[in-house]
Amino acid sequence: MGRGKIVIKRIDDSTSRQVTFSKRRKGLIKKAKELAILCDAEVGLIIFSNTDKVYDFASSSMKSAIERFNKTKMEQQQLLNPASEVMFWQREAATLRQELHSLQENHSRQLMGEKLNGLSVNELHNIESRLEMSLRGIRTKRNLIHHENLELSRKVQRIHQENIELHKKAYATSSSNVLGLGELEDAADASNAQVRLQLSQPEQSCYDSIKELRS
Amino acid sequence: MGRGKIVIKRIDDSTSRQVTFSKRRKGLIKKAKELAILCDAEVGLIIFSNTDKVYDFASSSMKSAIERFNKTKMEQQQLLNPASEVMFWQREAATLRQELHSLQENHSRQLMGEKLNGLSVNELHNIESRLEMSLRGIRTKRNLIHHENLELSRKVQRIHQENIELHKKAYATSSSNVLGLGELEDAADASNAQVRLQLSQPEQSCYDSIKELRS
DNA sequence: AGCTATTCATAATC
DNA sequence: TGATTATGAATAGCT
Repeated sequence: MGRGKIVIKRIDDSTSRQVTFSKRRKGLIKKAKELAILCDAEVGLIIFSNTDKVYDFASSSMKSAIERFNKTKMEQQQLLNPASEVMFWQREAATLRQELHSLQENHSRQLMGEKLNGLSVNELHNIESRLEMSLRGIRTKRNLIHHENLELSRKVQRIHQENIELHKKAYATSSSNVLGLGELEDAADASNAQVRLQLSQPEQSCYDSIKELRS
Repeated sequence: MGRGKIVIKRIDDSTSRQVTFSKRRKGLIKKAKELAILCDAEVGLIIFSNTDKVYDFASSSMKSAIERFNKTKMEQQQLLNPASEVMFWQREAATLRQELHSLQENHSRQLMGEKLNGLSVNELHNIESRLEMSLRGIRTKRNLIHHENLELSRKVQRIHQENIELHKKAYATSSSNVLGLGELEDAADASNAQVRLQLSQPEQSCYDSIKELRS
């Protein structure tokens, strides 16, 4: 839509690239707005020029859009591959630990410099303490979850075992139809147990790795 | 651009809203791509339909775009109003504390083998993302402080040097009383310089260590 | 920055 | 849904 057709390829001339950027950016943001209004959609748009300037549009707020995006993507990932979740947490824990470590290391060195920028550094210090506390809470929480999961797995395994024995008994004594129904229900529980057990397997190792990181 | 003009207003009919959404979403993403390529820009686009489906486009990666956005916005905020930054962190800390509190509250309830639900894991993830972002922000801030401090130190050192030379000159030419006063004032500055230089010493290493960690 | 000649996106319709 | 087409919008090339 212009005096002539163009091919979509980086514009070499920096001036006309700049001009095109201005025009098209405006157009894009307008269209984003329209989509949000017309279709009742949440839209978030971030644009960086090649000169590092930012432009953005968000129908509600960028914070909201980004958080919703992360949440959704995470759920998708979990559904796609349950095992990858464990790896994700492992990476997460490692990253956080490293960051904490560097923060803690820097603390002592900062004590001197603190006086110079008293307020903001103090503030930072407070915030860091809080962050550490939060992280501790989160890790505790995670451990609890893993424990619970393990507990659950064991319980289910037990039920499964009991079920098998019941099964044997039932067949041995030539079971009635009523017993047969019970057996079916238990079988369904057992299959759930399998799923949970599979999930709990790697979590154990994750938990161990976290424990290691703590020491 | 169509058979008739339209007003930009939520489309009431859900079917045509859906149709329009499909068409315009496609168009918007196409334009976003074109802008990125033509103008060598980094573009991130997130779209949620009113039925909660996500669509997105990112010229590099959404992670990159979001991180760059957060970083830039934070810097802008800092430049705009240094005082508001403290409030930002205070709010952040308050939020984190509150979240920690609710986590801890949930602990006791969850101890009795309440089932592990996906929501709590998501919650954890969100909080951890936030923590990571906060930590990154803190490091950025700290770097800035260190930079400023270094700059200050150099400046003071320079002044100190100038002062010494002035001093020499003054004595060499058998200075008047007026020059002597100036010398005293400069001497006071010089002592300040000493203090600042001492403070800056550990900060240098701190900054270096952060740089190291980043690579 | 403006101004058109064009191309493009899309609303209406099937 | 998917394809078609008339129409309004966006914009490339100039000034």
